[in-house]
Amino acid sequence: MSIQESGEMYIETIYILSQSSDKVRSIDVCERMGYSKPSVSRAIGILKRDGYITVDASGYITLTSSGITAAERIYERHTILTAFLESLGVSHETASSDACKMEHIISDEAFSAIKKSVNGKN
Amino acid sequence: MSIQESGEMYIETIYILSQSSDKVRSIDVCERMGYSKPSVSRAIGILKRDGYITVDASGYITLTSSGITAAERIYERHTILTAFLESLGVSHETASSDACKMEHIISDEAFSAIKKSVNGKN
DNA sequence: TTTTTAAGTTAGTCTCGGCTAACTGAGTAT
DNA sequence: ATACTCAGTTAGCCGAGACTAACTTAAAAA
Repeated sequence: MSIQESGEMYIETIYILSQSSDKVRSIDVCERMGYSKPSVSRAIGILKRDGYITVDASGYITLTSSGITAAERIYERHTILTAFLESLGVSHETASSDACKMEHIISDEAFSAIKKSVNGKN
Repeated sequence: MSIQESGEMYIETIYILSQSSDKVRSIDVCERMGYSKPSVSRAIGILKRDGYITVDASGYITLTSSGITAAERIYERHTILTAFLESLGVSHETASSDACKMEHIISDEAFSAIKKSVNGKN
């Protein structure tokens, strides 16, 4: 099964948590996302099954190379879309929360057009 | 219950169909959206229960004033977002299909910023 | 008039992605 | 040594929003 929208959120969260602490556990994902332990436990199981993460005996989560690829893709979308909305005068709070929803649904074509526009290339 | 994302799509579809033919039935919504009759039947029941549409004895669907308000809001979002993406060089096809997803999730703040930008006000 | 077709409904299934309750098992503290 | 706490899992529920199969009913066609 291909990655779902909620899976992208979990991967992005793991990616962000990995940047500030090298030990990421399910419970950290729970706290960051505000979801219950069983919800996160199931999501982690799916990401593991689908090869996006590995989980060691101590419960520490690591992104695989395909997990990193997916995370970087979605994280870039998040940052570019946030910057883009802010450039139109949207507050940082709103820009970030809207970007969080848009990042999963926007096409590659539209995203690269927006990215070009943010980078002042048009 | 407040209107859901799928409810917005149904209302928008009824609104668009109403513009080209004054008699809109469930079956027209089925064909336009590519959904089965039972799916549309249930959605229509919910929109009726929630006061967005009325359905007469012959099965013809009419938007109520709150239905029209909701439809105009989402339809404006659709057209502005499509125009906006096209202005960045995105093809009409992609712009329209991305707009169709974005229209339901974007905040009022971000939408009005985009609208201003499309109208050349910044 | 009888049959067929078209539109809509009812009943029940499925997936996704949340949830609670309750259990396990390991590490810490008393 | 016993008890507690913390992390994670299992089992099962729920709502949203699709689906198919099968029924009803009214209009059109034969």
